Amino acid sequence: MFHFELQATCPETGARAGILHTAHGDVETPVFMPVGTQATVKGILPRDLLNDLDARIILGNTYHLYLRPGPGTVKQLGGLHSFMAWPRAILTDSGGFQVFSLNSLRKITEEGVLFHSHLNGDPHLFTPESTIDVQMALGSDVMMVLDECIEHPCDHGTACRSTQRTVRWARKAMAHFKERHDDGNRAVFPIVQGSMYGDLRRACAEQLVELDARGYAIGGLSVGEPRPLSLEMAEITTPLLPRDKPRYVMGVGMPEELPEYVARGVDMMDCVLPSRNARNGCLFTRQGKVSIKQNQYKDDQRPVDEACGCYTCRNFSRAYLRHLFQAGEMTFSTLATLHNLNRYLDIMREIRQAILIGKYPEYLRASRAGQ
RNA sequence: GGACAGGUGGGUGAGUGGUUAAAGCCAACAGACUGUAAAUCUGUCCCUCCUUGCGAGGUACGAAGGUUCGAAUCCUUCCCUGUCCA
Repeated sequence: MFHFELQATCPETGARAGILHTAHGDVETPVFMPVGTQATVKGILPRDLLNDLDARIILGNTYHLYLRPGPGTVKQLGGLHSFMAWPRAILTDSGGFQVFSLNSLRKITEEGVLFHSHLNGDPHLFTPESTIDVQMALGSDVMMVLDECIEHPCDHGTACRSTQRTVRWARKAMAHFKERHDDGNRAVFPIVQGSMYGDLRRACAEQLVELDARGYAIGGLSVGEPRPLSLEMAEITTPLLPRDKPRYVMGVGMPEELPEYVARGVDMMDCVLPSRNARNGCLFTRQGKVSIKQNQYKDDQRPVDEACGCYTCRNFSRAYLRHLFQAGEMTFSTLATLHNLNRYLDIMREIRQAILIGKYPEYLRASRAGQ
């Protein structure tokens, strides 16, 4: 049975520690979920994700996998877990974010999103119901409702209409799921939208809570707004969400932002930053960002992060990593991604530990002081 | 020795009389990246100066001369490289 077990709550901040029980294993929260859009976390093997990083849950994307290879193919091959050899939990995004990022290729109607494939221009329609069907075919453990990720800035009226549609879509998706698919082993998360308007966020959250979902997401953040505003939106939303359900902020954040979201009652996060920035030569360390391509690392014998225990830091110098980057070697991407994801997961493990032993306020203060 | 072809900024390689300090690509250097249309994208990339501007000078297309108002582009000589023939 899919359920969330709340283990500890920080009395001072809103931070919580818990366990998300899924059909594909337990996920200790707060958790960071590596993004594996096309049934692979770019640059890294599932084996390393499993053994080296001990990731418990990763993301897949409905939009991408629907277009290629297609849900039928994935289902025929035993579902996403079997297809990509990932035995642990998988959360699938609905394609709502692509509605936002592929805005030149789509048209939104009440029925759903009419869009053209970025691969070959073929027209497709995503509806709240169809995206659930696709995610079921993929075999997802945590499915996301189809939502509209609103661009920023957005006027109140437009944001309001869009958010109301997202709520209607969430109702349809949930109803469809309960009617056709729900066996208690997986979850569908509605997504709170509302742009940067507190009243819209609140109204949206309140309406979505009525759906009695197994978890809730906060979407539409980190779309170009100032950082403090993102946190503010999370902060006004989480108290309205059920205490006993996991809360997932979609698409965040920088390493130093993770503790901030947790302090506001967030249990789950995902972001492409650790993997994408890794490929682009940006490595996250306890001392901040290291742009490994810089000339200053040319002869640097030190590991990327002296305090890091990852395979990359245990075995390779900055000079070597820089060399691989400059040479365009794909091994660089692998080593860099391994390190960055390890950094993110380490942060989350530290956070969780701090909450469990009742020291989260201290952890948060130290984290802020380190910036 | 002879016949062709050719020598352009770190590398390639456009450019055959005038918005050319010289396209594009690569390298180098710096920056960006937040539910991944990303192994991507942006900027800088001869020197000096400043009031940092589609600014002002100075150098520059193998070398030296020449033609011309004006030459990387045309002419002469020289040097060098490649291919072929002796």
